[in-house]
Amino acid sequence: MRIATFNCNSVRKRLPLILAWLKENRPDVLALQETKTEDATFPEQAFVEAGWQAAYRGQKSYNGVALISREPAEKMSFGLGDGDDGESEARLIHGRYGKVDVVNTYVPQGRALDSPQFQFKLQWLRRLRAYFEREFGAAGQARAVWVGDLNVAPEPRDVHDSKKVWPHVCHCEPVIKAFREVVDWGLTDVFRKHLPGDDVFTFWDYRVPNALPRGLGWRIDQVLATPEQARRSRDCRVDLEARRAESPSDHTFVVSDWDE
DNA sequence: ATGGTGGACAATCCA
Repeated sequence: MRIATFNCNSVRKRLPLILAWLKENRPDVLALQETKTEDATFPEQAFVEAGWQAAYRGQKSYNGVALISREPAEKMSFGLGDGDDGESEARLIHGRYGKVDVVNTYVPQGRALDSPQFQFKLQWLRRLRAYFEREFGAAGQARAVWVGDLNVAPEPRDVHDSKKVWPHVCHCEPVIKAFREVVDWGLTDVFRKHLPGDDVFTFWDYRVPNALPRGLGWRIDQVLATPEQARRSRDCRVDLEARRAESPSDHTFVVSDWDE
């Protein structure tokens, strides 16, 4: 089984790139973030015509998540399930494909360390830990994969220059602590299990000139899994090809491969 | 010096 994740930065703008990538790579599930469109304008028909299933939840201009899959999901849900905050349904989509639960999140970026949005981010990660506990109970009993744009670079190797960017909303003590508390529920970093090296990144800021060739990236798109699922992980790779497309996202695809 | 680019969507907001 292959599960991919991609912050597409507008599913409508990136539709040709995504369809070409799907045709070339044929994953079982592709998790998208920042689709940036309301459900009424999500290009579902284009995916269906190409032979894919699409589940999605979005809002105008911001956020938005989707799961594109070869087979229909057995279950599908949206949001953290702890009350409507106006955006979390466009930040978490959870589908079940066979025995595997795929939780796809676009974690709030946090804006600035002294902003209310940063407090919302910390709280969001605490709510997510509670979500996992409610949905699955103990991690040891579950077969779940958490993917998405997590907007957290938890280790120094996850940033091109940790000391230079510290403290950043994606790379600072409180956010790493909140992220660790989610991971401590019982998740394994499957990305790092297969890609332990430095300079393995998934995001290069549009605003930094030539960030990709200069190696000025971040690893904020991630793949984690519960123990029963993590022991089935075969491989994880970052697809840099998609960054060579005509109008690339500032993120790229991360692909994970799993035994049944 | 408080940038830069690229989305959505129509003046800015967000990353």
